[in-house]
Amino acid sequence: MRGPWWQKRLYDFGYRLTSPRQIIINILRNTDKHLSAEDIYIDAIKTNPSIGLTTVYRTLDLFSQIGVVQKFDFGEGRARYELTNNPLKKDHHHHLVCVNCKSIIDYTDFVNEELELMNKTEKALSEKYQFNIFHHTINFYGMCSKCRIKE
Amino acid sequence: MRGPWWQKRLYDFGYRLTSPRQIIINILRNTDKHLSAEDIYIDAIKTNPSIGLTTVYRTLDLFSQIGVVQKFDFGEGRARYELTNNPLKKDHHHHLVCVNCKSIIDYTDFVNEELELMNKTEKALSEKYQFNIFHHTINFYGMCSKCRIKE
DNA sequence: ATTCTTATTGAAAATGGTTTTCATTATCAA
DNA sequence: TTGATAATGAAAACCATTTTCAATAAGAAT
Repeated sequence: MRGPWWQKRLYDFGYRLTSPRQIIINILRNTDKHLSAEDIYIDAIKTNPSIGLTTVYRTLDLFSQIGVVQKFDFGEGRARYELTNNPLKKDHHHHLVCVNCKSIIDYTDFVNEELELMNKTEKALSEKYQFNIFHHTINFYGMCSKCRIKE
Repeated sequence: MRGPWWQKRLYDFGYRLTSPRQIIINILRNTDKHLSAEDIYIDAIKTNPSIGLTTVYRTLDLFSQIGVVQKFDFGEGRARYELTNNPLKKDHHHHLVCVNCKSIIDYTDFVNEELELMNKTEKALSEKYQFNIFHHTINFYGMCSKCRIKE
């Protein structure tokens, strides 16, 4: 079996490799932003105008189920997606969200300490609550410099 | 000026104290759950059947703007709300979310260590990115024991 | 290569949480 | 008590996401 890791992942779960799926992966591989389904759709139709928004939603949903992308909700009323193992992105990172303009900054400050604590916490929680933990998110909410000046 | 802290908060921001706002606060004060707007609406009309769902949304939005409630998005397609300083709740806590049944557990394990790290991180981030940070969230996502058995 | 099974797709319609509109009502300062 | 205006409720609008369904395409079997 050859091809990139996400392709293996698809086949392992019994899914097929299709053109829309390739295109969506490529879009996510080539950005360091947090794209919404619509962002991805608008980009995708540049490559293949026949792709439907429905397919974008379905693909992102599938990808997040098999761990190829991670879905985020920063409270804007729309989901945003990041490719797992994106070569353009910091490896383990978290988010700083402006509650005003919704801009998002990835940060990695104190990640080592953070990971140590999270691993410990994760272990404690999974035993205490019999939870099988997959991942965690940390978000800081505040106001960015631009928005502070304007107000 | 007398009355509870959230009432002061309302007046400080120039808002009025109304019956729907009282009722919604009382609902939030008397639960340790994470209620959705609809949950609150259903409870509110027991006290006053004329309250509209619109008002519930508006009130929750107002309250989260002035810091009386905190709005959460656990990725279910609906927001959930917690009263700030809820006497029935653990003070500083975070969430453990079942990706399957969406049940939510509040946890406080290692909060002291966590707060220490978060304060340090917050300080670093606000300087580095000129962000004015208001609060942070930590979510663990996984599968609860019930859901693991069923699958 | 060709056929066959069935996963996948795209378009349109439906869904469902949340917002907006607007005329009416209620709060509270004067 | 009154006046200014903040707040409300009902209905309609909004908008991200899902569902439906008939057509298409991927890849296994032949």
